[in-house]
Amino acid sequence: MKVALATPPDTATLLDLDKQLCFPLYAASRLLTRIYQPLLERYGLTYPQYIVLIILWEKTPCSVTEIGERALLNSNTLTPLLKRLEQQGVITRTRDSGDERVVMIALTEHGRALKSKCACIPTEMQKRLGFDPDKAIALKQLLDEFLRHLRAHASDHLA
Amino acid sequence: MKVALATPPDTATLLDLDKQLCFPLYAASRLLTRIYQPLLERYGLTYPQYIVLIILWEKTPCSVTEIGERALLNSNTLTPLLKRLEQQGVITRTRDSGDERVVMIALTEHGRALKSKCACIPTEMQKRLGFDPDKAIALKQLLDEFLRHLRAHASDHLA
DNA sequence: AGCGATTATATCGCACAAGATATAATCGCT
DNA sequence: AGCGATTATATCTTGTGCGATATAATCGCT
Repeated sequence: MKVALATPPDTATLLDLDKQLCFPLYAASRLLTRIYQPLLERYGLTYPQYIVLIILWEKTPCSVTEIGERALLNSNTLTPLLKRLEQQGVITRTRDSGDERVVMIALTEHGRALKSKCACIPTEMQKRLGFDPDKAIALKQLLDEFLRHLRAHASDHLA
Repeated sequence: MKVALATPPDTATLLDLDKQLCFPLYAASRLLTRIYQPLLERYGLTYPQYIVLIILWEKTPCSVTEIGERALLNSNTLTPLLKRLEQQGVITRTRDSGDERVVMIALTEHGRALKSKCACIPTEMQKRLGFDPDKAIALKQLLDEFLRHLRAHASDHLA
């Protein structure tokens, strides 16, 4: 029963914007970051800087490589970002005495203090966003799984 | 029955990286774009340029504003990007004779021809990615809904 | 017709991203 | 011990993103 001949599953159709998986990911990531921005700029932070701080609030000090593995960023992005955080007095950068290649990043007192100031951000974001919490949890679970898959894919393609 | 006192639902806990919704979105978007890159660079395209072309392949010509509404980008990002596409001979930029404020973007012959060359990209990406198609569909549906929500949120906060 | 408000695009400045390459320190093997 | 390979960061370049502002064209209202 060839009833669908009028609109064949043309390969070209797959190129429509609303067929893409990557586009809503790309767009949603940017739009969500825009909502973070007004909350973060109170403390002079950008979103990537906030991510780095979250990593350091969990464990300090960290090497640049450790931060990079967690945030999925390389030194070409991290080095300038960390220098800016150092300028702002949020972190310190020190060469590891055991291995002089390594730069250890540690929170300053100010950096540590920012944690309690930022503590309200997740709740505040949830409130501002007003997205159904059940759906948000489902989305997060799928995204986490997808990210695990992408991480594995990325490490495959280093060799 | 206060049994959970040992690990109270501390606000600080919400600041852990694996509690964030935005981070997997941000990271997955970047990792996925990295997988697109080798496919796109054959045609000298970046991922945002590819998005703009997808929009134009669906409808040409388009005004800069129309493209911006679809791609969720403003002229500060689009103008330079479109100038680069123009340099590469993929599009043309012409002032609208009816309304001199508007710049109309149209595909060139080369730009049109790129569509058939890029037709294999969605399928090729799916193959390279190797992510469970059912989960990909579920993820896309949730992401689309989330993006609709974010769009509505964004337009609310213009006033 | 005239003029303030709106709209479309452009420009500027700063901060990511990420590929390519450089540099210095450490490791591993003989 | 010595030296080529690996590792950790840094640097350079190009291309976004985006807030803020500029500029020119059009609209709306009297």
